[in-house]
Amino acid sequence: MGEEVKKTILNRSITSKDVAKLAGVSQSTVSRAFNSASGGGVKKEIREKVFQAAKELGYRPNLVARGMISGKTNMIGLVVGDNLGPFYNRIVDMFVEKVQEKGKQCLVFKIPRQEQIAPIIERVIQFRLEGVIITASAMNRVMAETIIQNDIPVVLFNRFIPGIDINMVYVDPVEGGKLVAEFLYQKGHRNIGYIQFDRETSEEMEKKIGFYSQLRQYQIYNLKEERSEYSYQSGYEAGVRILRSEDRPTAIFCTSDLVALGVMDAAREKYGLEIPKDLAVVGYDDIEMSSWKSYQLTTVQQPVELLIEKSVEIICDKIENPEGKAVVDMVKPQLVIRQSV
Amino acid sequence: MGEEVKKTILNRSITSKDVAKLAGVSQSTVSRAFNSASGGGVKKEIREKVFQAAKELGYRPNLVARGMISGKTNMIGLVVGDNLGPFYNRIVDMFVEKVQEKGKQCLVFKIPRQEQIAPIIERVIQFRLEGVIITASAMNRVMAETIIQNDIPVVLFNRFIPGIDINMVYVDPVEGGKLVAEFLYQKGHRNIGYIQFDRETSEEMEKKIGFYSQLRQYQIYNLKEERSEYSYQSGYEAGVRILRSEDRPTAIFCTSDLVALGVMDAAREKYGLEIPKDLAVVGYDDIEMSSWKSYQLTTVQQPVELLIEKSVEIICDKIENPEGKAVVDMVKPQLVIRQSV
DNA sequence: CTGAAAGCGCTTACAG
DNA sequence: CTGAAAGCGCTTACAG
Repeated sequence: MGEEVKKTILNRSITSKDVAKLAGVSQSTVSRAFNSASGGGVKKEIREKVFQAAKELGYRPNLVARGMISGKTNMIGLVVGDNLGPFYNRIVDMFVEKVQEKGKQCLVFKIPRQEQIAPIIERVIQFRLEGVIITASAMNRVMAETIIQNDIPVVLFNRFIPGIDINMVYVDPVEGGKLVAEFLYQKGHRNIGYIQFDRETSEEMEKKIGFYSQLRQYQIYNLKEERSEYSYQSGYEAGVRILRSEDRPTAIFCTSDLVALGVMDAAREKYGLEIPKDLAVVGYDDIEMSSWKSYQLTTVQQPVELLIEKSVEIICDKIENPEGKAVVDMVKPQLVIRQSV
Repeated sequence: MGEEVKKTILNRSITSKDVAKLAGVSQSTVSRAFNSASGGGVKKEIREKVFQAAKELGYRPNLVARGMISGKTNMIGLVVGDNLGPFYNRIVDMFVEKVQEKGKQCLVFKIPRQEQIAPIIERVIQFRLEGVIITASAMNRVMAETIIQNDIPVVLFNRFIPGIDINMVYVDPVEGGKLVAEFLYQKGHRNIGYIQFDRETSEEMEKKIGFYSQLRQYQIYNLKEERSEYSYQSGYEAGVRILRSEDRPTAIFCTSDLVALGVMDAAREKYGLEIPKDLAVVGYDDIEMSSWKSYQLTTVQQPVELLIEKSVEIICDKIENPEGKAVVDMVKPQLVIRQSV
């Protein structure tokens, strides 16, 4: 049975109409049977018949059509920036998983360079996503505002922007900086180096504010500064530069682990320093490599998984219930003490 | 002007109808104006008028509706497995970028465990993707076949399966294994260890075939074997085990860099061995960390970017032109010689 | 509980 | 070159 029906519709995909015909019910009923929400509205007996027919034909509801009519596309946009490195790469994977657990999928957008952002903003909106998560590395105020203007809920991931009505979930960088400053001071360090990113993001600024303000409390002012890109290699080079000086610092705080690992290797290879005996190093992010035996880097951990869960929770809430004020959720970072200090 | 129109449609998104009304043309014309393909069909003068009206209203074509009618959803599915590690995480990012360059976006699916694959297969099909790329870590024959049955082009990324009519792009693991065997033999090693994955994937088997067959040519048979999961920590432990024996191998081939790095650290820390003087180590994948100064790992490089470009190229071709035989593209791996041998 | 019908926002023959 | 109309595959009031 049904074999003839199957044949006649060979080269198109099976629709609810086909199922209706085979099951001997109306197309509306097929639709209802497949909607868990109103699915209760169909008599059990008939529902079974519909499912049987659907199975026979290999029918699957067309999510695009459903999205079209109901506005529920089941898709969340995830916008990432370039040069993610080990920290951000993990994030994409985790977001995909958490979003999928909510019965939705991630449509991923990448901003290779900030200049090319305009056409990508257009695309984000055109896909009629239910919500959009913008990660710090891709953050752009115009993008966030344009998306919101189109009535799409937005969550900024790991970026705080003051005076703007957008959902934000982030780890307090000021606190992170303070944590490191306090720790290094307590360990007796007075001659301290600081290696920050080339690009001055707000997160970067805030780490600095926290770090410097805390040290100021102890009358420590003159830090040796270096800049680095977000890479091991660039960290290595910055390490070589900062350690070249006569009055070499006894401790260095790097605003990312990747850079800190480069600095550690530079210290050991270029200057024969032992860590932590001759030099203490502290990083930021707690990437996987930091726990490796060769490094054992003391660092500031950002509770990434928690942050992602919160972001997904918030975006799903806002999809269900778009009204109400923006949520701003700040999480405290934590110091992970290993052997590098 | 147009301000009244804008107001009256406040709480819904702007459609081509709204633009048509403001521009004083038919909805068909608006549609045509926005279709680069048939866009030439609209007189320039009128097209300008349409664009002007669209701009004023903030109109953007609804890609979901377009996908519904034309079947072109502009979305490619990317299916990944669990426990990706540094090698696979990079891949997601690169795929997103390359696919985006083709004017499409990646909808990412994750298979956390193979047992839960069925509902995910359903979802992949329901989204009416234009094509699907299945990465090796998520590979499942039923999935590939089900998707193809639904007339969706599929490319298997870095996995070869014999006797099946599916597009495949992969790096020859047999060749990779041979490369390493030959290299170690030429460097004078006769007592060799081999650390493979716990899970026996086909890729894993083929590496082994290549490695062992090449060594057999030199009458080397009795290799010390260990197994490890895909992680640094697990590699470290496997390293501890394999080096414990009296007749310690002088060289170890690990089928992934992450494991090799763990082995190197185990050798140095647990047994005070110097690399490469006391022990040679070779890895597989050429992840970023392998080039770090602490490791300088000799390894087999898979031309990932090339592989991804080819995959995207093939899937786009097959979307345009679904007929024809499946493409099977095998790429040769390359040995990257650093300091660990 | 079920069916006939309208409609989501587009594309695309079909006329003119 | 342009418009009126059909239709993509669904959901969802509206009757019954």
